[in-house]
Amino acid sequence: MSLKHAILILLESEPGSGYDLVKRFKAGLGYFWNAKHQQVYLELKKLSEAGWLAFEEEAQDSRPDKKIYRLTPAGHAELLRWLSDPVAPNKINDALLVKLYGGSLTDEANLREEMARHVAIHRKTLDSLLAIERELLALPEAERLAWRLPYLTLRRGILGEQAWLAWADEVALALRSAD
Amino acid sequence: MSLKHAILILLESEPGSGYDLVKRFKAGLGYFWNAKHQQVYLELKKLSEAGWLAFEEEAQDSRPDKKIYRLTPAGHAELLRWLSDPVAPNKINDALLVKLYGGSLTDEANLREEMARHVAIHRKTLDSLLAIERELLALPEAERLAWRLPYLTLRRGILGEQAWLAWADEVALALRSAD
DNA sequence: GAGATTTATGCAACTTCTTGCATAGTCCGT
DNA sequence: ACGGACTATGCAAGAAGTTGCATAAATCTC
Repeated sequence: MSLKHAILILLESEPGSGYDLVKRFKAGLGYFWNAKHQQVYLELKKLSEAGWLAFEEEAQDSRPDKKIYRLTPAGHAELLRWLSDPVAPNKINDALLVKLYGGSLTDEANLREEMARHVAIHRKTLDSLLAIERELLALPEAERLAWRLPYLTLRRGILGEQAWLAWADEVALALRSAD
Repeated sequence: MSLKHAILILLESEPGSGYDLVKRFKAGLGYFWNAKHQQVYLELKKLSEAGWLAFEEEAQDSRPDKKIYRLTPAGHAELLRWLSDPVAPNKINDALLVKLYGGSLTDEANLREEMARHVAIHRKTLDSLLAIERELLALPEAERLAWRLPYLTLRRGILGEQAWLAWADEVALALRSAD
């Protein structure tokens, strides 16, 4: 799995607390790696126990205390090892397609509503990805270079969402014509 | 989750054994719902205990005995209930993108190799999806109508893989130019 | 004839992820 | 002044999925 390694990557570029990480997931990596806060905290604990992370408690007045995590040398080594290892191809488990596959047991209005709900979500996702792209493209050359690789992952999101929406158009057509 | 419901859908259209189901997953649903045989057998057991499936043991000579599972009325009702329920949007957890996101810690040759490996897999998947599409389109009208909805899920696979490969071209370009 | 693949089912241990709950102060709007 | 969102962390129970192992005959391949 790679929640472990996603966390290592985020903390390598900048140390932070569990709470921070959850926010950073939402802002960037979150598009292609989802994690609830409970799981992040649990992984941080495990990664510390494994010796890949170290933390200092930072007392704050007027806010709860935090634990600031950072990579240990062992954690850094593990991250490099993981990066050089082949990644298993992605596993797809898509309930919407299961539903569509067996959709002849239900009425088409139901399927159309379901599709409409998902289209709305995907459109919103695409919009926010495009907004991030505009921001990145507006950065000065030097900074943009630093975001080269994350930018490629953003492109994956954009192309993926556009393909999804193009597919949804095909589905809409097919479901309409069969009334 | 919907392994449960994927199984119900497959058995609704035709009763069968766990072994059958695994094969049917590989042939059709498998593109968008993956399951190992162990998990399928476990789910069959649970679904029987829940009263949604019933089975008869079928003795075979020259082959191990099988259990043929079929839906009970309760199973059928549950399937209809599930179909009328909204499906949660899909969760994406893609390790390749995590790796690319943090790829600046490793050398680009490594990333290019990784991408090449995945490109080969995706191309192969696309080819086999296109082959299935050709078969479906060659069917007589009446039969083709029965496969209308599964055909839409096939289209999802095709459009998705094409978009993936288009993205891979962008990545190849970006990784080459930065040597 | 030896070795691999197919048919057929399953347990056990483990990892990963989800859901529900708990605590507790601060800041912001109305 | 009250409700709601934000900051910050975590436990516990359970569902879902993976990995490794086990059995055993039949048939296909070289």
